[in-house]
Amino acid sequence: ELQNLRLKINSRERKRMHDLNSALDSLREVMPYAHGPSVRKLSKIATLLLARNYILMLS
DNA sequence: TAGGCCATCTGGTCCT
DNA sequence: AGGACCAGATGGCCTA
Repeated sequence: ELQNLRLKINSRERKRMHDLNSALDSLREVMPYAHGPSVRKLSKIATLLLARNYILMLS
């Protein structure tokens, strides 16, 4: 029972992180850098830092 | 092999 | 009470 609760909580947290990651993916899609199947995508931190710089550029 | 990045689990805290 | 959010710990994978 308590085991089941734990599994439920873990599963929710997993979903939350997946949602976060897909938001990050959608951010990558509009970032000004080379996409493509051949190049590896930006890391999370790199995405955020690049996004920040980009916003700064725009202002 | 060390360092960077990541996914997952977990317990704590805050919100509904 | 139950869910959302958060941060720390841990272990796997990959690259210089």
